[in-house]
Amino acid sequence: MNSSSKDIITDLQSRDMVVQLAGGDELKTHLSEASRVVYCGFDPTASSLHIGSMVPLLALKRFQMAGHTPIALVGGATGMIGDPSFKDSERKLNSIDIISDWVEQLKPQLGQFLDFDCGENSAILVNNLDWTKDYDVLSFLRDVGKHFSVNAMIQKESVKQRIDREGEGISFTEFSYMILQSYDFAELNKRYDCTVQIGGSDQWGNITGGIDLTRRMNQNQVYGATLPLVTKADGSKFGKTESGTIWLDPQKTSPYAFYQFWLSTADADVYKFLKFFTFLSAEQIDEIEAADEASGSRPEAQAILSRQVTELVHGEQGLTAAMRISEALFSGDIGTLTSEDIQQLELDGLPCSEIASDATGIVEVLVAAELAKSNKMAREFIGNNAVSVNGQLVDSQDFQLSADKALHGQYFVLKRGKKLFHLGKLS
RNA sequence: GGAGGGGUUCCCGAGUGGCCAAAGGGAUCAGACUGUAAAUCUGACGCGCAAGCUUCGGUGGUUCAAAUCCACCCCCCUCCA
Repeated sequence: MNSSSKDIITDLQSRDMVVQLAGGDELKTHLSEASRVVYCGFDPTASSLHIGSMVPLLALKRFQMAGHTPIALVGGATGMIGDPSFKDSERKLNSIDIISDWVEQLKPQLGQFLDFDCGENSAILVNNLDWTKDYDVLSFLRDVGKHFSVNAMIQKESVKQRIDREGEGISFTEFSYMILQSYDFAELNKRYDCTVQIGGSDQWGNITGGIDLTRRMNQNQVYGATLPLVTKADGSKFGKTESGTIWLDPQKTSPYAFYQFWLSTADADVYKFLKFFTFLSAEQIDEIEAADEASGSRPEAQAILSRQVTELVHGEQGLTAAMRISEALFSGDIGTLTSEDIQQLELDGLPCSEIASDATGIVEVLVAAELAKSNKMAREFIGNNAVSVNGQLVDSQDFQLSADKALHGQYFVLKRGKKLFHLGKLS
């Protein structure tokens, strides 16, 4: 590997993935000269990472591919405090049991994208609880706290709204978060000679805090870079759908739902997402964009994006299953599916439930399948011609899912709206 | 500890005795149009087929009638000490 390929920053910049650099050209030189150690932290705020975390996580992978050593840090300690950066209100603390459970669930997810067995630059997984849990308060305040100026801390943009804004405040606990994260950087610098921290652009304040602290405690110059927070052109929140957050855990978001999420990306966002979420080169992505523009018809980019990302997260099998379901539901004739096809769909992760033989009215089935949240809604959907069963539009609220209408005597493919499906099985 | 300002349906935010299931905006959902896109338009948006029922931090009370008045309690914010 030649030295210039280690200058990952230029590569990231070509993908529009660098928001701020602490150190600027010096950082580029630093990375070009040798294999460095780079870290990014992930706090346990849920039992799984969601797709928003993929940008920094994949960035770590990009650093590794460029020859650097990535450290994925799971925030067993910081997760107990809660990062106030750009949050508009104080959050509830989660119990220690829950957090430690989440930490354990996050570890394999963080590991899945990185290579832990590739010789010199094998990835490292750490938990910041390891170096904080036995640190006593007085020592911490004397050794670490003394390096921080409250005057400077309250100037940080990330907490400004919490300090200035009428109606909201910030607890000392959350305010201290920055100190903990800064200490992580100093500690990793000491333990692993880690010299670069990356994170979302909301982490700028915490990263620069760590740079300052490392210089003061270890007399070492370290660097940082922030990545964009993913936004959508229409201003709505990225990573959420009607059914909630898109998680990486297949138990929480099926590969099929995951695939569908990417497939429905807006044109205005899709090329940007290809840059953020795939390993296709910037040139390849530009080519796709040019080809789509030239074709004048439906773009190919969404299909490429959804395949790339689904395979990355759920593997080849997950992708195949997701595509199989999508094919059956959106382009096939549902009525012609074989019994084996349907069983496969169930295995592939199509939402599925049993229909009791004494509860086959369409309204109650829709509610039971969670395709409608109340009887009233179910009736409204039927009235809007938004419901179909086995490909047939339901035009009456009295429709019965009786055995004689079932596919192969027991299956009903329920559809509500344009893209919400559920498999009902007569019991 | 003192003074003041708040807690309304998913979110923001009106409402200060009946006309309030509660304005307006956002989000969300459905339909039309499309490309399983965006934009736009239409409709829905506490529960119930309906009669009606349950909501406005909590608990009691006043009243024919309360989100609106009273008492106590809980929580948040600002300033003072």
